[in-house]
Amino acid sequence: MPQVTLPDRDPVDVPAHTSLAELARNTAGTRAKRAVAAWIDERLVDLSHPIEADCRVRFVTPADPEGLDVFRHSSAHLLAEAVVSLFPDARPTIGPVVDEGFYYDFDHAPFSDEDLLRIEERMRAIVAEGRPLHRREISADQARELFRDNRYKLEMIDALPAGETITVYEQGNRAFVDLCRGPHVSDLSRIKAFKLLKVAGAYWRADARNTMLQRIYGISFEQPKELRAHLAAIAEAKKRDHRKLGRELDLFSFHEEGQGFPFWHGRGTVIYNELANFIREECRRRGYTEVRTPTILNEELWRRSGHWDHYADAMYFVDIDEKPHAVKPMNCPGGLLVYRSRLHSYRDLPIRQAELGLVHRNELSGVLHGLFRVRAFTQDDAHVFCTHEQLIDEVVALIDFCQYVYQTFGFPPAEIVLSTRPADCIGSDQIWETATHALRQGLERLDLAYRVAEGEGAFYGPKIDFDIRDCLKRKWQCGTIQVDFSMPERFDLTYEGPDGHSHRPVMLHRAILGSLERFIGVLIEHTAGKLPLWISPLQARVIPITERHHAYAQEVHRQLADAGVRVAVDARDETLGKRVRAAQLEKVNYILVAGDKEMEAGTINVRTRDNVVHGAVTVDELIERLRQEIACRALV
RNA sequence: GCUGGCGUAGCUCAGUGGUAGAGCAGCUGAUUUGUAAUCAGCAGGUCGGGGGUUCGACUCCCUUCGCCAGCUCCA
Repeated sequence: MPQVTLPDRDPVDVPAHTSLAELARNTAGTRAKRAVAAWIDERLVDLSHPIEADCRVRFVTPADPEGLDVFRHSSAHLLAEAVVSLFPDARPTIGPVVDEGFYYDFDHAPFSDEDLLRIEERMRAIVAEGRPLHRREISADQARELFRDNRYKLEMIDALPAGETITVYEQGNRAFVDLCRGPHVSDLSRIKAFKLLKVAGAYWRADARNTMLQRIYGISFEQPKELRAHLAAIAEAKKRDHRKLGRELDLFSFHEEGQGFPFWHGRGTVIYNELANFIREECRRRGYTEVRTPTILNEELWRRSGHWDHYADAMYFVDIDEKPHAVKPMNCPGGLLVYRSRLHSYRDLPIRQAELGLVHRNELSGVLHGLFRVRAFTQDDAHVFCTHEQLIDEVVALIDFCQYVYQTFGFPPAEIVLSTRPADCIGSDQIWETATHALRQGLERLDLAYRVAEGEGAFYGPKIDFDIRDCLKRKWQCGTIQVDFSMPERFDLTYEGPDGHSHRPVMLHRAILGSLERFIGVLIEHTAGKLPLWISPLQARVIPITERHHAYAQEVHRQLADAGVRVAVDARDETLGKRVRAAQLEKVNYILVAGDKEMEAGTINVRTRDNVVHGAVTVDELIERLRQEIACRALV
């Protein structure tokens, strides 16, 4: 009899061919009862899988990441059955699990929102029937016969390596059969908490030249309360959408007259400037110089830099004196000309040259998205020119700079990705090795967790990316540190070494916020518009209770304004409650109420955005407190 | 760029072929307020633009512009 070992248990003997489902039934513990699949040694399999030999078994439940994937993958099959039963001419294609749920793509005319509701209803009916999911192995010929009227499945079957076992999953009485590697839950009735979220077009194999399919997105959970929590989180995310808050808080706007080009209003400009000042201040502390290079430069420069070949589609062009010019999509060529404008000694290096450069890129109209994806934005760019020996120290300093900045805003740790040498690249093996090693060393010296993306580096060098996630869990590239072997060659950059000969410096590109615009968008969503005091456009508002307190309110205003606080008086002829409410909605950090008591005592009554009334403090004390909070860029 | 959805007052939204509505915001007045909405009045729209069908179009059709979602996740 095969011997089965479960985690933390004594091995047991079971009769040959015992299924994992039977084993689960005979095993105490909720883990086995909740199982959707199981690991047999190194293989994740269905619960119907028979035990034939000695093995280790670990049941997985929807609480495990791989179990949740199985659960959602089965949910996608459930969706597919519902769709084909309601729309018999729909051809299912693929239905994978994604980060946030699952989807299934169908070749069919577009589905409406009403269709989605009907499909969901049908899914519930199928769940109520409580049908089992059966795995079956078939030959390639049988598979071709079974899916003869589905060209997508046929294409997939043909793409499978010869000799590979082909499996299909049948739902109940062959009500629906799908080509699938599995594993799956054994019973569709397990899937009780699900919701179809949206429908959208997507291309077969993600290629715009192929047929446009209809993609239905859904989410499912084992427990209804998990689904409720997820839907509530989506609703909260919608409330925090920076496009909505940007309009409500009067920060920025977009206009037909310039699609994808943000207009910064007075309040938004405060945020933008504070952010830029923060970066400038940190650059100063870290030994950078700041430069400014032109927005428009001639075509020859862009050919020389290689942007023309790799980037022309995204560039804007303009003729000046009948000579072709381009609007800069990146700052580096300008920065390189600055470096080349004089001779450099090894004693000058490293040169850290920052530029808050406004770049323009012609993004496809369909991908524009608030401040997250625009056609003109400011990069907090910098180029570091150094010797090979200085490379690691510079990389460490850059990573540290990034971490410091993200920390200042209280972002959860960014996802760090090291991208290595791609197939198509320039530079010798040795130079790639040195550079990749430097980036790796930098990350390891700071003891940071990172993911390696093999072959994802730029053609001109390896890089480290810092990705942060917005409140909808979408990932946005933020900081980047790139080693560049190409530009110093193309522009023949040199420095005089101690040996009296010319040497080629190493060049690093880096951006920390990436795009100031995008970063502000992320920050707005992250804070739900309640910005930290130092970067907040409305730091304080004085509210006199009645007309007789107006003069005192003005006096308090003057003192705060003199101390550099962004403050205003709301002396409108409205009730106190209404003006407090207005200040709350505008996310003013400090609401300062002035009435008889305050006027008499020379104090002000402090209320903060968290609905807490703190009581009266003297104006001097308040100023001191705000000064400190601003100076240390406090998060609260 | 492609596919689908949506464009009505500054904002949020009603209005399915027969004279364009509400709340908030704005303005005027009353009210002088102790911590998230005082009351009353007034004003505000070429129903995104253009074309068509119709006696008549916010409503139906075509077209165009903009916005929104998706277009990486591989049986």
